Amino acid sequence: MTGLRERKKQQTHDALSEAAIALFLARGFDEVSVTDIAEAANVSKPTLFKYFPTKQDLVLHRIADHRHESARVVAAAAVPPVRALREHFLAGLVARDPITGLNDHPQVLAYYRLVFTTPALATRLHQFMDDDERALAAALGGDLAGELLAAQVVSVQRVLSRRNWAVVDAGQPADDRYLDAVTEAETAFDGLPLG
Amino acid sequence: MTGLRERKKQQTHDALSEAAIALFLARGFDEVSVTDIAEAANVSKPTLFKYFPTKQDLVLHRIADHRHESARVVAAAAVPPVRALREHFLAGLVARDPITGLNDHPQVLAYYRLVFTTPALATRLHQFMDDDERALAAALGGDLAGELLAAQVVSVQRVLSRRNWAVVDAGQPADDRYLDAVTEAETAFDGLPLG
DNA sequence: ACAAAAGATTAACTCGGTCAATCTTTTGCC
DNA sequence: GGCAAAAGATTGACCGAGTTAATCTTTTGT
Repeated sequence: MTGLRERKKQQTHDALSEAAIALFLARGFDEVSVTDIAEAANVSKPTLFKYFPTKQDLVLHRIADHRHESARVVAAAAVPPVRALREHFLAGLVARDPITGLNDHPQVLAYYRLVFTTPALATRLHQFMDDDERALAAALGGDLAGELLAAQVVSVQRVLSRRNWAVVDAGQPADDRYLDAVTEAETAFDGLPLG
Repeated sequence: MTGLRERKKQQTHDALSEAAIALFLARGFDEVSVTDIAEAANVSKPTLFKYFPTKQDLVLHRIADHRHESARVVAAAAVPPVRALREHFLAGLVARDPITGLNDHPQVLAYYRLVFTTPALATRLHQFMDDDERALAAALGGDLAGELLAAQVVSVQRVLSRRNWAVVDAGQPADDRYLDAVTEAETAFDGLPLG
């Protein structure tokens, strides 16, 4: 029950992820091979792929952990979906949740810079957002309106967080950006139907 | 000037694309190697990759040829952007343009079934739509409103054409689907700002 | 006809990802 | 507490996509 095995598994998982991100940040995603990472974490290559299905997931598993968050928010909400999602995003801004882009910790910025400027990572990130969209569409009912709304919500989240990240990464403190971020988020969500 | 060389190039290009699609349709995208395709077209593997940068592009170059179409429509239009895009999509429905999903030719259906049910192809298709979105955002002005509108237009196009394809692929003739397709398109575009 | 350039070919290579077989560890049972 | 069996981890060998450099063929302008 305690899981000595689980602890070792967790250790290996973390060792791989940390070694990978450190190497990627230092030398760039494409300049580091999975063999390098496996060596750095003292495991073999097949073992690495048992922990992370793709090289990209060594970086993105942190974000992937938030999978289907929008769908869950809608399912758990007592208010209309768009309103719940809007409030959830605004709460993320207040909390400086990295997923909103409004976080200026150097490590977080470097992490997102890696993700956004590496095509392979940006592509896989988009796949995750697609999953999110599908789950959200299902939570909103599988009809045309639900599909459209899901697609547009995900688009809004993506555009807003990318903009916030760009501004903060350019040097503006998150606290300075906050008010504009709120205004932009409200504008964007107001443009959605059933707002 | 006549370009005997160009003709041969075109020939090789078409031979590769047609061999690839025929093999993919017969055996599935993942069950055919690029070596198989190169052999079928009587060229070497590096030559294949000089014509098509990736295996996926052997299939998707047809769609990729329509790149930045939305941006071009907006740039060339004399009416407001959303209106121009709406009319362009409706004209596509009338013309049974495969990109709208409203085309029931067996070859077209099989082609899109291949694209939509093969993860690697769907992913690369999404990359193309991302390019489209960026170009459209630029054509609409690089500001927040432009970025949001571009993202939502691309989402609408994607959702509409996927729905049309799904219905037609399930067996409904394109002509029977037409009226619903128009209604859904109008509904979707009406939900966009500045409609 | 010929020189120069453009393109194709070959072989060898890198890298991401998978598989089958082997070995280690945990756990359920006596 | 020890032990068999199953679950899981490890390894080396392997496959396919895509690249590179050197060589060879073909087209084209003169």
